[in-house]
Amino acid sequence: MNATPRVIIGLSAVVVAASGKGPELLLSGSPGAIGLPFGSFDPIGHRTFELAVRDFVTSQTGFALGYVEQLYTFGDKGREAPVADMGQSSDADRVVSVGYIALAGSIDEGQRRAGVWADWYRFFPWEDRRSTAGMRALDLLMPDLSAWATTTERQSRVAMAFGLNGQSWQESQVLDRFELLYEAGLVQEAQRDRAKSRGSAAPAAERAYVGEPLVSDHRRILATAMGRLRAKIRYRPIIFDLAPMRFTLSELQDLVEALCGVKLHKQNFRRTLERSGLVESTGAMHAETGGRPAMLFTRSATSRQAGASGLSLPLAKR
Amino acid sequence: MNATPRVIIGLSAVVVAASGKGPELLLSGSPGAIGLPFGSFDPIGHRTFELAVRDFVTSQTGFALGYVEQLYTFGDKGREAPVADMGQSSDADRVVSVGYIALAGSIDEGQRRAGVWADWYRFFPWEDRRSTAGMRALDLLMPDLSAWATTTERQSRVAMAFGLNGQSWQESQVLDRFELLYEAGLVQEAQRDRAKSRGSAAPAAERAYVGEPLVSDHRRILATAMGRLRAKIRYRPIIFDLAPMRFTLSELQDLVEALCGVKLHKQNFRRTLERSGLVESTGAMHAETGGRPAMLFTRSATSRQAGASGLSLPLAKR
DNA sequence: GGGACTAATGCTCAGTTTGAGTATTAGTTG
DNA sequence: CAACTAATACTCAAACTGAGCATTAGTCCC
Repeated sequence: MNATPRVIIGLSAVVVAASGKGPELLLSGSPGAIGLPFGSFDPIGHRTFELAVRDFVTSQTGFALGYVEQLYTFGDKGREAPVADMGQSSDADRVVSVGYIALAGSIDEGQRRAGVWADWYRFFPWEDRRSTAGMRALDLLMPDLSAWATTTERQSRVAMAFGLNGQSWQESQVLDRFELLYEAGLVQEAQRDRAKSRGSAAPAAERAYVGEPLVSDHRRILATAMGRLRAKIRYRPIIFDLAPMRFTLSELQDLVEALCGVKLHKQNFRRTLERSGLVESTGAMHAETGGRPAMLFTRSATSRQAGASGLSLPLAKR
Repeated sequence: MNATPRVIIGLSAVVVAASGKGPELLLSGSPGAIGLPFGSFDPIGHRTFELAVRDFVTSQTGFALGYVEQLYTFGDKGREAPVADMGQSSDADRVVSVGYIALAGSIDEGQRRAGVWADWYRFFPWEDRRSTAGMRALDLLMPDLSAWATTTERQSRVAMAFGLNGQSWQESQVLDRFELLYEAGLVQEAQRDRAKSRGSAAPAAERAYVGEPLVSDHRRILATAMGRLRAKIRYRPIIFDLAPMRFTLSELQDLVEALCGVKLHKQNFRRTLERSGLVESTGAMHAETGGRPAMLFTRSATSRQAGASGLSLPLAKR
């Protein structure tokens, strides 16, 4: 039936843009089978992965990418589900997917409606600790997590990942938290993968607080990307690849908070930002809603240099 | 001649161990064609990349790996040279290699002689800023680099990467420096790759300060690994996967210095290390060579926890 | 035109963390 | 016992952080 199994390289891209509301994610697929933009790598036509990614994202969604960075190569057997619409792959083939992160800058309402964009917290409600909704999602998960944590080893992993008893919440441990929920069988993908290998079908969980699933292992790829972005923001000025050309410091802070899912101390954020030399004020002011008008800033020339560092995140109190 | 081109996934591993002298690298191949341990991924037999890496490194070299982490997936056409001894690949195939970093702990003189280990600074003399030899290598490179830096953009890249005029040396920018030297045509791989695509043969450079070349793009993979390790040491306690079970603080410091290629301030290194809670003293002392005996330490339990942070590197003066 | 309201900005202060040294101490060696 | 070599202890000032309180410049509403 199948001659020699082939290796197929899939490319998937986590494309993030900032809208007024926070980080938005570019998706593709049809309702019920939503996933990341995905394409397969053509060993003849494509000289590099990065070019291939820019290529298929643009042709598939119409958006051009700015900053692009390789994320991770996912090759575990059993974690991926065959992507139906690819067509050319047979069951015997091994699909390895190389994940990329891409930042598409800041988009306005028009652009947002032109593509399929979604707030990324739909897939990870517990990652948003700015809102009570996010904190509540975690509360709702806790009973099931505790039930699963039967050994002290599991308990300490849960405590570590979710910042329980004394441990602090680490916003970049997105993947650890997702993997824990996967192992505990709380996310739908876990049931799906198990059903596949055991041959039994499990009912889909209908609980909103576990987040929406994505096709294949795309939610895992997304978790990896979120974690990487949240970590990277601290040591590289990539936030400016998401922010608009000109912004007030409050807008920038909102963006960082939305990305990292935490609240920051406003005055201290300003202070470190101004000292860092990453931004410089344009003369212009911004009137917007009530309150004192704010100075508009831009990223400085030094923020574009190779070794430029990132932002510090002065967390706001409890 | 060739039907449909296949994609072949190669796995390469940067295996690092600490000997008394500093970080050592596990190599394979024959004189003149030395490279990293390399194997090809079997889509049927191997469930995950990581298992495959552990597998072929152990079978190829006899060493068992401890910590293993995926590094990067290299897929650019034209950068790789066909690896002769693989046999099964034809020219039409596209080889994509997934690089891994592995730490094999601390090895003694006997184990060191049992494998093909080499000081990694053989391949990057300019990365060692502890020794005058390393500083001299950089001095010797400078004229050629300056000659290449004809535009201000190039000049600023060089200044940034090598910490010139006012910029500080960033020990983890290993890849940036190597890529710059590659672009400037100063490392042998650049000549080799150009000769391949242009069909003309260029004479090999005989200058020791440009470092020894490796097969294919392995030196680039190695540079990526060095940079990653040097960066990671700051935010994850991986240094203990390289250090022996028990060590004096001076030994640990020597190891860190060898890894990062810089000198640290001794008293401050002790201070931050003791405060960090990453180590705890065993009661035992270590007599060794002249001078006051030193306390022997081990990594603490907390250093093994998931979120544990890394070391701070208090640089020594000028 | 003045008071209420809302954010943006300014400033202060104490507790920590760093960078750089100087000072002691505990073995070894001749 | 003196000389020598590292390991360990301490000190001090400058820089950085976490938390607030205070001031200011617009808008909105009588």
